[in-house]
Amino acid sequence: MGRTSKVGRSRTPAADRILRAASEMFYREGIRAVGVDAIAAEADVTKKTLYEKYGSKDRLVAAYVRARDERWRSWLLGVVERRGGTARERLLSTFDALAEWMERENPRGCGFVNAAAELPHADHPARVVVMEQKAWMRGYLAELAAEGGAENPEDLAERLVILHEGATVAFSLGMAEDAAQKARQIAALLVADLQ
Amino acid sequence: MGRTSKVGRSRTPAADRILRAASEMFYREGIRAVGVDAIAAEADVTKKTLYEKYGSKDRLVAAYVRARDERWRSWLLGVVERRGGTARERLLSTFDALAEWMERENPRGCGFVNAAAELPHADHPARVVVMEQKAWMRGYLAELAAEGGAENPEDLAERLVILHEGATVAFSLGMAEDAAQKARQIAALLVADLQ
DNA sequence: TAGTAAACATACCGGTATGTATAGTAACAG
DNA sequence: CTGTTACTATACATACCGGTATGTTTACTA
Repeated sequence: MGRTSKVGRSRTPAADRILRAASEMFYREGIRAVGVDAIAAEADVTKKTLYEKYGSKDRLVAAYVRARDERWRSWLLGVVERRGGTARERLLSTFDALAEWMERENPRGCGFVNAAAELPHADHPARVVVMEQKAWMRGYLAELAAEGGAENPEDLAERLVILHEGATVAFSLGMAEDAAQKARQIAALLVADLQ
Repeated sequence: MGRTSKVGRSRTPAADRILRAASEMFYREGIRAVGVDAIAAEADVTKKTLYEKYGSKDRLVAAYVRARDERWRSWLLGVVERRGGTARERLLSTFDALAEWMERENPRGCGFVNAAAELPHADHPARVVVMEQKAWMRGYLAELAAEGGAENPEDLAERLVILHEGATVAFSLGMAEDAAQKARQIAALLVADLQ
């Protein structure tokens, strides 16, 4: 009977519109820049409904980060799976997934990094999700690295994470042309040992 | 007789305290999370004085970014100059400068990236400064790359920028141990051609 | 057809945001 | 001793913030 007792049930249409509107606005304008009134208006919903569905702005922000994470993961895994190949090739495919993702969904940089910038406190529910997301990404790359027979999979994963994050920032602040492509080429140097 | 007519004169003690307090608070808590009242209180100054010195919060934010940029540049150039060596060695020294900077002044990641996350609008005075800062960094690395005889200095600079930004994000979100050190090692691979 | 869930409309709360106004004080330079 | 600079103190204007209250409508379904 907790306040999250609806977990598992499908979201109502209104709850869906709220999350969609919030996600778009939080990412584009920044979290603190967007008020709940504006979200409710954009979702064509009353504030009452918003608070019945999400409880508080902080929890809505957490839901936004979680939803974005789900979209990114399924996109990433989809691309990597579709391309297939050896573990080495799949490690490099993550940069192809990143390249397309950035063009289509990431003009303002990494939504998780941006959220962390606005939410410094470690116990904020959304920041917890961000940290989990970043840990997952590192773990995923480490798995692929291990599968590819890397001498030190964790170490390789950390280096690839640096390239992922760097490409994202460089892209969004206009510091590099084809940032993901360049990051991929550098990654290829690191991964070459695995062959 | 514009509103910035005092440029060139030395800052008053109060103006100095305001900028110092604002810098610390903006970086630690986020820009939108910090109100002008709190800054004035922390600087032991009245709001009136704050507005006489900086005109608006937006201009104070721009001053914060500018001051941070100045500190970073002088730290970076100082380290690179002190270490000396060939252009190749100086390119790698930028990662040593980054490593120490992060330990001492950057626990919350890149202040410029964080500011850009909170200020999406291209014409915000502080965002303009951020973009200049990032362009300068890229240009500085390109200069060193050219001096080192790189085949394509701009291209090399962009790859090094990716490593700088990636190391910063990975460090601040706990994704990599010794991120700057790892980035430096990768950079060494890229720079090896210059020898 | 009665009951229930999901949503509606509207108005309000205390608090805080940026920015301004009025009036006064301390130090110093001509 | 007069004027200027740099500040203090306090109060105000206006708008928006997250969050809540009361009551109504719509649509499905048992």
